[in-house]
Amino acid sequence: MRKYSNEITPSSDGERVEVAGWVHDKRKLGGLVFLIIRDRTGLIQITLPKKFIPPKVFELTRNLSKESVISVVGKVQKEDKAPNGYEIIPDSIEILSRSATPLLLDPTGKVDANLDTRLDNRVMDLRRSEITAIFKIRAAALSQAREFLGNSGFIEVTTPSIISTSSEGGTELFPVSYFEEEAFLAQSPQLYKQMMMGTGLDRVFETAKYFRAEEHDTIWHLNEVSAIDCELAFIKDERDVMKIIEGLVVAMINVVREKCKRELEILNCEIPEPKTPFPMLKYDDALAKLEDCGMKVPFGEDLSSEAEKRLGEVMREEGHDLYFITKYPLEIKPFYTMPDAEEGIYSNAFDMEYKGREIVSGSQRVHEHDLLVERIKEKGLVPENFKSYLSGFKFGMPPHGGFGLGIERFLVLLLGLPNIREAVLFPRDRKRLEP
RNA sequence: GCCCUGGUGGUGUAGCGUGGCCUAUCAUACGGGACUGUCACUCCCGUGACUCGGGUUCAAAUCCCGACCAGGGCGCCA
Repeated sequence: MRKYSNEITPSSDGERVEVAGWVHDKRKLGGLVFLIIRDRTGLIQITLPKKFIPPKVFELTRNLSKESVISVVGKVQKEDKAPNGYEIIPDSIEILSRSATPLLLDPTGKVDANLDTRLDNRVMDLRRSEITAIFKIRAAALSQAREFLGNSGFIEVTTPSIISTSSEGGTELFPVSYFEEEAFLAQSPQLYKQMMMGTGLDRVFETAKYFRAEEHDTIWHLNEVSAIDCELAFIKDERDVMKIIEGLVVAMINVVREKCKRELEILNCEIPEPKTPFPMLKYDDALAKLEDCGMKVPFGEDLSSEAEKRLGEVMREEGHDLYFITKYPLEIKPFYTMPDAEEGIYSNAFDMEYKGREIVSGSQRVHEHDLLVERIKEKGLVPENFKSYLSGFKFGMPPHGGFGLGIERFLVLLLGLPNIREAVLFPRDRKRLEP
């Protein structure tokens, strides 16, 4: 019986319907009151002419606070003067929940609020269509990612988030107390997904959480991140991994372009069709390009954010928003990264950049046990701490590689969001643990 | 971890440099009233704020110190 606002049209004229939602706005003109009700799909106008509706129903609107939840039963009336070409003349109104006043922020968006205030009152904030639009798009992209990976032979897995001390290194971990032992929140499922390559499942992915205890406090970093993490076996080299990424990213962008038109409109956002194939720019060539525009990055250093952005501008001028940077120096990549077959100072590691920002990082991995042990030692880590991981490599491990794609970062760049916190329902950053 | 910036009603802001004219601006929200076609309705009346602690001074929203909270950048990374 209950209908959503988008299920009613002017041609429903005369129909008796029930609608329910939040009181978005109330406009009183003496003997005529307009209630604007908001539900998941949009807004609907309830019109109350004093003369034509029961006095009790009219009286209800007197102290009906904004954002209260009500249910309305009434007759649809075609009306050119109404916002959607129709309105509802109520027979009855039931107040399901009264909202307190004053509101902590304004869901109609008439009055601005700082991000901090908005996040403190995230439930109220999420009543705004331009905020929920982000999460509808996020859901569409994620669901498409699952479908694409499923169709490409990947099996979804779930690996532990609570891990013991042994870790891939490179970032600070959050300690947790685990009965009588100390444990940590996983920085990524990296080692587990690699272990899965020794099982015969061949291709796995995980919609993973990364927990990173770095004290960064920027519009580009979070301490709890979501990612699409993949690993695939029997590859020739990292190019097989990049092929998957290209397909995945194109599928995700296109599904948003095609199925989220309304949300993109709400966000006032236009997404161009992704151009394939994504260029593969060697690290050395990236350095050369940067030097051409007066930015010298010494070999063996990772690109600074400034250099990365500059490169993004150069690539955009060449018509590319999406591209890979390949063949990073082995030195600056983690121990599990496969060295280049010909020149050992390079590696089979790459990043995928979107508008001058890194959103994917991946590589072909070392699958040979002894080399892996050697690489762990070279990185100053202790092979004994990686016992269970390493044992997977002793008894038959196919060549493999994989990547992690940051979902929030992807959304920031796709939609041009001003802050990565906008892409998470309840962000966790240096200072925020609530709500 | 390092560096920079800021904290004024429920919300968003003006004022702070050059202390006094601040009994603190404006908008919106909130309470009351008028209004039968609003759609940021309009109009009238009303309530509501200088983060906290210390200092300088005849005098502090304004200057200084500290705490707390927040925003941003770097490194690191998704």
